[in-house]
Amino acid sequence: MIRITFPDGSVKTYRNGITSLEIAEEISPKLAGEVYAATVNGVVVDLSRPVTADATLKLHKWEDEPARHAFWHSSAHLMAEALESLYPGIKFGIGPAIENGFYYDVDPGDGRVIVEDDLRKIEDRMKELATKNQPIIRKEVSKKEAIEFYKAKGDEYKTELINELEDGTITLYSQGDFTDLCRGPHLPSTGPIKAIKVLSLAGAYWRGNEKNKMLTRVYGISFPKKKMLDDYLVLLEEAKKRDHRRIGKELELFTFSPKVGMGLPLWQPKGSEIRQNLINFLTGVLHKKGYKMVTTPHIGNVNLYKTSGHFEKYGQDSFRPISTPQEGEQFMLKPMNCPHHCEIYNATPHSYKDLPFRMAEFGTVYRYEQSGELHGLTRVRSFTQDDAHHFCRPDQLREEFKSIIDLVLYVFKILNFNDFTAQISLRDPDDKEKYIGSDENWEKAEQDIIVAAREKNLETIVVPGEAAFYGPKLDFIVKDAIGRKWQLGTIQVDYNLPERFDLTYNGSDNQKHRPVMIHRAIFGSLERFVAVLIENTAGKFPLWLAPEKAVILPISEKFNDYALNVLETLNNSDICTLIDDRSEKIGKKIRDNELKRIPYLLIIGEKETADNTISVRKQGEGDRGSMKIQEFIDLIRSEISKELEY
RNA sequence: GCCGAUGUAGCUCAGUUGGUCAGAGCAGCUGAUUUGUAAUCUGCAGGUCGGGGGUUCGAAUCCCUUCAUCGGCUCCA
Repeated sequence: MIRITFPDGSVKTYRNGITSLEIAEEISPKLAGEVYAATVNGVVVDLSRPVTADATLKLHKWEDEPARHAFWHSSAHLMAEALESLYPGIKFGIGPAIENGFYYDVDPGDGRVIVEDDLRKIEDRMKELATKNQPIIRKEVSKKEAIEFYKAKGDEYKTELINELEDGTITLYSQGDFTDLCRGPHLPSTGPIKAIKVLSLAGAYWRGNEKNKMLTRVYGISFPKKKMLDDYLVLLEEAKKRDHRRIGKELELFTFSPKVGMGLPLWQPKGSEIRQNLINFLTGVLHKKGYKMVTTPHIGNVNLYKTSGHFEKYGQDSFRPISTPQEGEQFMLKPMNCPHHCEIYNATPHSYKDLPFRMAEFGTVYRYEQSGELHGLTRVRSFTQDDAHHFCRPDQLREEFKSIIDLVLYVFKILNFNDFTAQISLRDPDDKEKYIGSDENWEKAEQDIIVAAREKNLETIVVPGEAAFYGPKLDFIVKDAIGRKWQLGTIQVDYNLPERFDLTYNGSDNQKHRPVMIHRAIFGSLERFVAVLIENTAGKFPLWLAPEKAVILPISEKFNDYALNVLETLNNSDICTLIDDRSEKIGKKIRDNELKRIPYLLIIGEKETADNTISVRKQGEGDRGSMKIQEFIDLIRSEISKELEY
């Protein structure tokens, strides 16, 4: 007999070799139908694995990530089985569970292609196979056996993977006629996979390497119940309605023109208004925090970027240098502001007493992103960073870094960005060639970030290989409407550019010392930030950001003059920008989609309304009664200042 | 850049196997109406069917090419 300890601390004895699924069944048959994986002694395993010693046990229902993971991973195998029966001889890459669903990378072989019209067919076959409720069987094999199996099958991808695995750790999982190399864990059988949707196709390089062959990636998602799948698909549709590209068009915030060029956003008046509101807000904050604003040109001599190291690193893949009539003179569109800022630093001598020097600029930069990578406002070729550089003494670095964390959190809080990930992005230890600077400096910089984040009690994840080429960073990452991740704010410690630009300050010892540089952006870029803002708010911006704060609605032509009068007063108030006036449209039902997104309705000429007043209504909140124009202006002022209160 | 898909009026879309197939709704403009938040009535105007080339007696429809967009991959200073 063995003793099983449950998460609530209770202990029960079972016969040796019992499976987690059987334990679940003993507790209740209903439970057995709802669990998909188990954690035994801290390791997630198949429900069908026998437990052969005293152990702690947690059974995972759908709500637990390990359950979904096993479910979707088994679904990926099911899809592979379907693919193999539909495309005999198809070769398999990898087929993992992902955050939402699963995929399988496959090579259909000899000139065959899988196209979108085939997805239905794959889905139907999966459903057909699932109803057979085949048991999924785990088998430990030797490396030799595994390699022979896949050699016989002619699957070079799996063979390559096995070659890198250690003997004794290799397992195969089979259901029906299909066998796959896999670590597991899996469902005990394919039966629970009731609702399946094969979603999309994509190309994906084998092992993520651009030089390798491109495989076909088939994405899918599955659930234990049809209702769950339906709900998920509805959720996806709803999310698509919040897509900033869609709302941006509806609200006339920004546009793109092939004539101007791909990836070059054109801000329309209302979008510009939002952008400007953000700039004004942040500029105010920066002044209080001791930043000095600077302004630098959009181009720089190519030598500037040779000094910074950017040219060597990115010159070939960037916009080409601009040649001038002058022999040998070349300029580049600036891909970042730091080199310019370094030269501003260099323009004046600095005392240790004057540091830190905080220099900020809303700097527009230009980067040649690959055509297929452009995406609405979140990935563009021209964007404006809310960039700043802190030049400080080494002993000030940590406090300075921490104060920036505070600043980011403050701005995110004002904007209700609660759902973000703080990511410490370090150097890839296996590929140091990608980076400039000494190991010593990198060590120092990475430690600075880790310690500062810890001292701020910031919950972080650490990701090697995501650093900038000149230094490690702390990135703030948010998700868009359909779950894609985007980096917004970033704080980067840099010991390298100060050396390259020979930045110095005079110490108390009257010697020259090297300052440390912190690069930081809070929004990241206004383009990306506005995109995320649009998706977070579904276009219903807080009052202080709203491009149109009110719409004027005279109830009849008689009141047109008065409406115009109100319009003029409001426009002169410096608080109500771009007031929408519907005087000319009297008699037409106001049915603009966008109207719902304008916070205040000002009704003019209502019968109980006395002269010189307007009836004020707030969207979603109802009547505010009638008031004088000035009272309304004060109302908006106070609401905005309330929104901006910390 | 790579894999797959898409491109018809300002927007959302119809256009059956190539032969009155250049259409509808909304938006716009005309009149009428005056009713307070997703839809009042009338009339009008809007498109070389993304661009270019080809096949054909005939192309929105088939082929090639190019531009752009979408879903991913790679990349992301």
